[in-house]
Amino acid sequence: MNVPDKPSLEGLEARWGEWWEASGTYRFDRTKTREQIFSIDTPPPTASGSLHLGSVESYTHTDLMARFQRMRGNEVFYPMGWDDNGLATERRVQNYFGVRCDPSLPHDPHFDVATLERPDDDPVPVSRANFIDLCARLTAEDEKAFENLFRLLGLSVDWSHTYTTIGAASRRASQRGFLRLFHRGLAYTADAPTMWDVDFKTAVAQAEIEDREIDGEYHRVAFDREDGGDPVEIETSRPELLPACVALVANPTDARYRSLVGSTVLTPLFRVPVPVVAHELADPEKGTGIAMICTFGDVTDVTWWRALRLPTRVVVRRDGTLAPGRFGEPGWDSRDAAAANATMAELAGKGAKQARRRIVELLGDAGSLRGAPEKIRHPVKFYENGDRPLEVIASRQWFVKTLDFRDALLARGRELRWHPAFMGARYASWVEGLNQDWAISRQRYFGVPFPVWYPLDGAGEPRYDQPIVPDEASLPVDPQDAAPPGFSNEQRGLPGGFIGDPDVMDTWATSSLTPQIAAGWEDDPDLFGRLFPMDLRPQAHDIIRTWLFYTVFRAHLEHDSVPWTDAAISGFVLDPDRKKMSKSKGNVVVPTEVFERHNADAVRYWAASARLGYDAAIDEQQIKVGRRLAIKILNASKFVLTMESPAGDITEPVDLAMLATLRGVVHEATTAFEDYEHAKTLDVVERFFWGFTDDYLELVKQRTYGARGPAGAASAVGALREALDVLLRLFAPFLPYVTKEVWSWWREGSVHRSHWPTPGELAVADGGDPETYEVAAQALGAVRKQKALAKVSLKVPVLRVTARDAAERLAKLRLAEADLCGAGSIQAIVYEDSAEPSIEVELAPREQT
RNA sequence: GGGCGCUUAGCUCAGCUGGAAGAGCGUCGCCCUUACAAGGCGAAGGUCGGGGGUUCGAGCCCCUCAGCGCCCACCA
Repeated sequence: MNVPDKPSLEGLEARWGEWWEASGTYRFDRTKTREQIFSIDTPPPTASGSLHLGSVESYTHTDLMARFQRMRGNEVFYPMGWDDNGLATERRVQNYFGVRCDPSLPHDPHFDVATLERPDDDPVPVSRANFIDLCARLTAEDEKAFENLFRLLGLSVDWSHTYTTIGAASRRASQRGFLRLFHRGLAYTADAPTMWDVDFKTAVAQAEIEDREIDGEYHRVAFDREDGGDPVEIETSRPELLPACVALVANPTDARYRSLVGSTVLTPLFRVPVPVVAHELADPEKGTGIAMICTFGDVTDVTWWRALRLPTRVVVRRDGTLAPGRFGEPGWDSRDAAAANATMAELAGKGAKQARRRIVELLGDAGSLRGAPEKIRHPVKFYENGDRPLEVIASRQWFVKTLDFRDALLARGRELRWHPAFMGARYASWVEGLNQDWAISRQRYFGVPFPVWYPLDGAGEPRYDQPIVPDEASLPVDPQDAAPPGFSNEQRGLPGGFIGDPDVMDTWATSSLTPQIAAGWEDDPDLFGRLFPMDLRPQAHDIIRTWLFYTVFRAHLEHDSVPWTDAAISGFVLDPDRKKMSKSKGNVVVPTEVFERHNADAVRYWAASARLGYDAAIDEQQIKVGRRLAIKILNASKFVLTMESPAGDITEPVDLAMLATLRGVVHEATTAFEDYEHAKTLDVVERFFWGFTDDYLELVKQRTYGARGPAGAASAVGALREALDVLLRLFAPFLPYVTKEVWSWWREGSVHRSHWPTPGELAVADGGDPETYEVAAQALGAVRKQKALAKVSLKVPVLRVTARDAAERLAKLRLAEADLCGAGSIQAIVYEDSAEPSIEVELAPREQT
């Protein structure tokens, strides 16, 4: 026994953090079988910048389950990954170092970012290889900082099991996964209209798109009819796409336009003859009921373009600016090509906004505008990280067949156990709303390259229909460095030779394989067999449609199974005013600052008191409550463990009653934890604990000092230690530092490797009756209350307590009489049978104090 | 437009299969009590969003309305 005189929370993190690392408390034992293992698909945090307080919350939630499972005797596989692959990192590197990637530059082996000169403050172009080096360098620094924070938080991660999403194992798994989809015909390349971000200059997938309400204007534009009838008026918010107009469309049931269908009209300014067509997607209620179809203004245009087999006239370039006119060329008919091209010259090079402003002026001058523009607010699609609306641009991309699997993926979603259950609905609504195959290629640099080359024909043109892929054994491969099978690098770029696919994969193409990557898919089949499918995917709700969905999708395709059986979905952390935290609002609470002000157990307490699936506000008061609880555990433990412990059994009814009550708490706490209701577990344990210190400790204190002889003391101290032993283990997942500290005073090994309490181990409480504990605590509370109301010290004697209650409850109270009198300085207790329970307290007159 | 969640004390939230309204914080008051004053004890405070209904009995079940938040949607 080694109890300090003045227990304190100071320094616990450092001491036990080091001890856990040195002793390997959380090291995973890979000799265990699948049945003995609880495996967690830890979210790899984005290694760019600083961690969010929401991460602190949700990673704590995961750690609670990890610790609970470990204490239940499961071998917990709890790895850590770093998501350093992707656009977030690229952006951060660009800003941090003031560079931009220019893939046309050769690799500079002597490149040193420290000596970088930045005239005019413009980003300095660097080669792809140098850029990737910078990405790796910056993410390594971030990952170190993240690890330190997570260690401080007390995550019971096995830090020897880490991966990065740009590491060799991740690249190998991503490329292997791609190749297998490719060989099955599930991954295909196509030159097709795709959502495109004009700033990042890359394709984006449906899952990365979000709607934003922005200001716009409806312009009413008149098209002349070729037959000379009244002009046809349409409304558009994007008049700059007029040169890309390929048809007008009305609903086939719309009587106003039925006679026009099949006729030809001329686009204003450009005088391009376009047909009037009919399609049921045209909404008679919108605008004038007839719309222009452009290639491409939005995804509806794509639908119409496909369904109606319309021609293609693209005017928006990949950087978002308009192209010069090509009227007069094949496919670019115009009744006045020279004028059309002159108009285009006014617009060429301008972005959408500027081109819009100019074309409205031109339309006005030409008399084609009807009325004043109508100001509107309307939802427009944006890339989730982007600043300008997405364009729809045709380009060659890799896709994974997704739409064919909608029903199967809905079934997989039902197969999962969702915590909370209603989160399953979000998944389902996403899957039901899928409308495009997954675009997995990105025109970026810091990512996993496609393991693909294309042969060049005699004219040096790539044959995209004949992609060359490597053997799985050669992965990972970078087609920009390596030559494909049957070629040598001298043939790169030459007619008859080859080129490498320049694109990288969507970051989710890698992240969707985190269970496989962490479990050693194909690289370590033995380990994989012990871990996959995993047990738990913890994550936040904002990435259900991306990370969760894609992971389910990949496991379905590759393993014909779910990737895990349970999904635990955390909510968000809001600022103290319940507003979403965001950098632009300046209300972000930085985790490192929180840890400067509060100890780790206290922060965990706050996180643990939030349920899964519901947003929680950052509440420093609640953190302080956690700190108080931790201090209380120290002090109460000190009291329990410094009592002399004479030989003897636990025999006193009050002691047995307390333990019987605790047994019920163990049952309730365990059931809640099994149901992923960690907040409820904490609540019932904490509630019992405060009663334990306020009531039970006070009740038996005199007895522990020997007031009623050695047998009475032995019973009390025995019960106190039994309860403390159980309570420390119940608190261990929540407050790992303080429980470890107390455990070290009197127990061998780690509380975190001890077993989770069971009702069965409290068999000693079999003779106990929880109600005895309850009535005794109530009576003591009544005495305390009267003394507080009388504004006197708790030491003031009580002449008489009159307890009125049902006979059987009074009988139970009698069992605690001696302890009660000692704790309350009560001289006599009178019992009266009554149907109306009450406790009357007669204090001694003041002069007696 | 469709879906989900929420609405209980000033604040943050519990209230399990319907059985006499709860906790913490904040406020106020009291107490140096040999585990704990960077403590402890106690008090005040609620027409459980509105309106119907089922029931002996509704915070909980059903219908309906409203507000807030989120997800999804082909948004010309």
